[in-house]
Amino acid sequence: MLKQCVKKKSLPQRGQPPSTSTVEFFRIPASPAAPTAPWNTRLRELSKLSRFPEALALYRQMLRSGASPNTFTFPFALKSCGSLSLPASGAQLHGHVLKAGCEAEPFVLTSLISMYSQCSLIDDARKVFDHCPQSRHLTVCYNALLSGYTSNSRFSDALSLFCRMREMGVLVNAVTMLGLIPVCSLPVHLGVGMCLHCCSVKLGLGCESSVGNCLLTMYVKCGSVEDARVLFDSISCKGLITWNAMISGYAQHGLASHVLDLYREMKSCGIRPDSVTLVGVLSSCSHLGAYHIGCQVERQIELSGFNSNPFLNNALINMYARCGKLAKARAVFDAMVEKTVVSWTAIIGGYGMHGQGELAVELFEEMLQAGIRPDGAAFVSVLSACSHAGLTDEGLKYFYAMEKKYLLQPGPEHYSCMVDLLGRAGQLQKALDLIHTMRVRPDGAVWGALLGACKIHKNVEFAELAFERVIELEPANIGYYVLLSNTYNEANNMDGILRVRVMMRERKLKKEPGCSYIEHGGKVHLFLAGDRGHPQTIEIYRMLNELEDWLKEIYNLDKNYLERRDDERLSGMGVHSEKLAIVFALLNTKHGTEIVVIKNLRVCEDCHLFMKLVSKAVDRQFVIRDATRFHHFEGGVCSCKDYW
DNA sequence: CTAGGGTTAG
Repeated sequence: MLKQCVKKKSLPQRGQPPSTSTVEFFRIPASPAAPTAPWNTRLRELSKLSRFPEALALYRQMLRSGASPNTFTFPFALKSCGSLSLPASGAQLHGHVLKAGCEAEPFVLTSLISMYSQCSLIDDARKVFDHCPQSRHLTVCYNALLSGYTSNSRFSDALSLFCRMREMGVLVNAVTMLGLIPVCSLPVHLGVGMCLHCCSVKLGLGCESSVGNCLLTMYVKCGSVEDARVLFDSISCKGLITWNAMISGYAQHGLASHVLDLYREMKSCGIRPDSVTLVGVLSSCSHLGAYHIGCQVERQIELSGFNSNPFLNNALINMYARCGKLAKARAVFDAMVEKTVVSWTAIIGGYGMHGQGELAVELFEEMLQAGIRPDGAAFVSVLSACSHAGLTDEGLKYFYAMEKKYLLQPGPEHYSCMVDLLGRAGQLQKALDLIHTMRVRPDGAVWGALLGACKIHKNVEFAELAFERVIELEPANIGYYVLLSNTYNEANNMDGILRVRVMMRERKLKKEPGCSYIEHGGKVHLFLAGDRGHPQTIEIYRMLNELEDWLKEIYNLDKNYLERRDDERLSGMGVHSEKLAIVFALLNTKHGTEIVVIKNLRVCEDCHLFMKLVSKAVDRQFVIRDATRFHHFEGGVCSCKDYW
């Protein structure tokens, strides 16, 4: 019944005018004198507001009304087709352009070129360009085609067009460079990117702030953060976007403490951060576990009225989750009006990393119910949640559904989750079989996951096999040598341990230094083992010695602890970073406040003992958090529900 | 034609 109604309404009889009242209402008398200008004005407005579907509807209405589109109509209609990626409508519009005879108008010409580029029909864009002799002399046409090549990742075409442009003596402006520079956003293209940098300077465009910002981002995307920083320092008039580009650049490369330093510097220069700045800062807080700075940022978000920005809310969910505040993460998530797949991924990942696999799975199902299509990242978060919580069957179910139901090709990151899942469940052979069925080449993480499982289950045979593979792919990754060595240790295989040591020495690999840090006064204070760089170094070491002497007396510290302590000092390794951070906190925080120390690697037993005794002796609460694994050690006991 | 942004294991 419903079907019939719909059919009757939407399909008017052939040859008869549509009978809906809206069309009649807007109808303009069909005569050659029907004015075009009012339509154009409205069309331009809608296009400027990015209301493209409405703009196209208006264009159709305009045609029906009998008004004829002109030079000032087509650009906005074409832009709408391009933005919505509607190649068929775009081609139809092209027909209208030809009929109206305004293909040679520069504004129309560039709009046609960019429409085809946005619809991924870059060759059609080129045809338009070649077909019109006008375009050979117009900077805007080259610019349109250049940015078309860039957005369709046609590296060499973009460059040869640029060369041709220069040969023809066409004026190169800032927009040309902005269209061209982003083709060099892969490390392999860094050399060309540097040439473009020189080129910009030679052409007198080096002082254009937009070009500078664009180059800065190019260096970041090429993985050359140092070069980006050099450029950043050389820019004399840094605008908000310049600061944001550098801050996001550091954030994307995980240089979280650099982000926080730069953020402070930016504020002290009197630049007001906007939502883009805060996204970068929040993501760095997540990486560091810098909860208090994260909270400050949230207040700033409220003050600035950015509460409903989805990028910021997603970053907030992640920050709270990684700082162990799941309830807060959930509150932000629940308050979001428009939850994207990224929001769901963040909250699912949050529950997953804290061992709450059942909740993560429930949320994933809720997401599906809400009609959100999961992407590759969403599957990574649910699969890893399953593996941490021991939900082997659920994990397998999702892995198969991913390919069969959602038609997503699993990448190496999904396989490494699955190997982890099977491996933790003790099914090492199945995990190995799965690796052999992979259609993509397994990466280090896949073999690494198998190696990790071998350590849990003390399986030397499989561990040696996995190690051999993983080391081909990542020969300098110390973590894998340590894992193999630990596996031998669990199996009481001393020969194995020695072999790993020899291997590490031959390859000149040293265990990476641990570091610990503490948030204090809106700053992150970082300590390496034996660090002497902190301004309070002298006080810290003096107090540490006093403390240890005192602990020795009142608690009878065991001999081994003291021997190891002297060892660490004499061998040049230096005092463990946890101790430095703990003493720093004692010196600088009020009695009664909890001290949160964050560690990048596992906390050693002696430091645990030290913390426990200090906690008792001076009556202070400590939490040591492992920032890489989200283990929560409270009072020396691992409170994490995960069964790592 | 036009510079900066969120989620993902080990």
